[in-house]
Amino acid sequence: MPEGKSGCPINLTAELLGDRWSLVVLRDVMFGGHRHFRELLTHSVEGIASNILASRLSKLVEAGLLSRHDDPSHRQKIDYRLTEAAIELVPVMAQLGAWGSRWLPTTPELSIRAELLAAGGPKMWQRFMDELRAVHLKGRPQPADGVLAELTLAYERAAAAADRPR
Amino acid sequence: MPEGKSGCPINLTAELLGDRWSLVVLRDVMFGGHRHFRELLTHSVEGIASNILASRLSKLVEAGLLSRHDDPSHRQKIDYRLTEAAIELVPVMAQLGAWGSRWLPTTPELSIRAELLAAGGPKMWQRFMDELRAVHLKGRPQPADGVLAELTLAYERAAAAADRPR
DNA sequence: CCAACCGGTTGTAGATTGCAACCGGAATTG
DNA sequence: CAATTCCGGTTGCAATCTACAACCGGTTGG
Repeated sequence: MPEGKSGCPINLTAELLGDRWSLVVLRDVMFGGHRHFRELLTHSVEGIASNILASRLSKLVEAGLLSRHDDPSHRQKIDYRLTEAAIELVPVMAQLGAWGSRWLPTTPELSIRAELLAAGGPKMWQRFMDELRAVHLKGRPQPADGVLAELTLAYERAAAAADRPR
Repeated sequence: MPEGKSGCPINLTAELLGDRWSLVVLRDVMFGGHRHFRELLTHSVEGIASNILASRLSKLVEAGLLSRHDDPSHRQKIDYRLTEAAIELVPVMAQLGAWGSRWLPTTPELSIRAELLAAGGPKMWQRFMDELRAVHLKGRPQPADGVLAELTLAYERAAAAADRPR
């Protein structure tokens, strides 16, 4: 039996991801390329607390959205990777990001990636998902000319422009 | 200054809708056609508590996703209507519902609407949004041949089939 | 040997959620 | 007219969850 209150897809999704941090953690793994605990903790723009991050990571692993792998470079390092289920959240993230930049008081440099991804449409989402599959499911290195690189470049340019205004 | 921790669209959306009930309430107004407090309270499949419903409704009103209107049929009755911002959540809901039915243990009769809406694609989402605008923004009566009627019919058939199995 | 880094845990205070009982005014019923 | 039902909530309380800071044992590189 499902642990949920009802078998409605929106309700079950709200039970799983409907909290302050789950989506933000997934965003950082998906778009930020952060895959280790310390990296997620210190590079987080919003300043997540370590205990919350730990509890979210284990919840997402248990839910099958992240998987844990040993990192060959360091015996204690854990490599969190997106699963296929999480990768298929890309269209959700894209629509969510598009809605957020339309209706909420976002900062330009932090919303440019969402706007590019939304503008790219389903074609770009598919390319991005294929790229995430190669990196997170097959362990391939991050391509330098992929969708993520493109989004990151746009973000860095916007951030530099925001730092040095006028 | 925005009240949020960061101006990232995903973060701001998580701050606004990232809780157990906001999406569920919006779903019931959007797809269930429930627009009064008691209706939302008693028809809720998940059994939301009245204080939580009250707090979510006022939060959503303050956030500009719902608007309050007097109901001519009863002086105490309040008509909660979707705003344009909430109506533009339709693509988010569609992708979210599609993801939920793919990856979570949904019940067939409760996921059929999500599957139909996902299968209908952006064209159907636009038709649905236009219909919601007519009803919620312009106060037109609910059309008997619209997208909502179609989804509701499919749900009722599936529910009847689930009640009387084999 | 030592400092920095690894993924977390612990303790505590405050906020949020879930549940049940209850409220005064408005409409319906007999 | 009186009693009942319906209206959108509120109140009190216990349990859970969140936020913040301090801390932990093991690992690695210099």
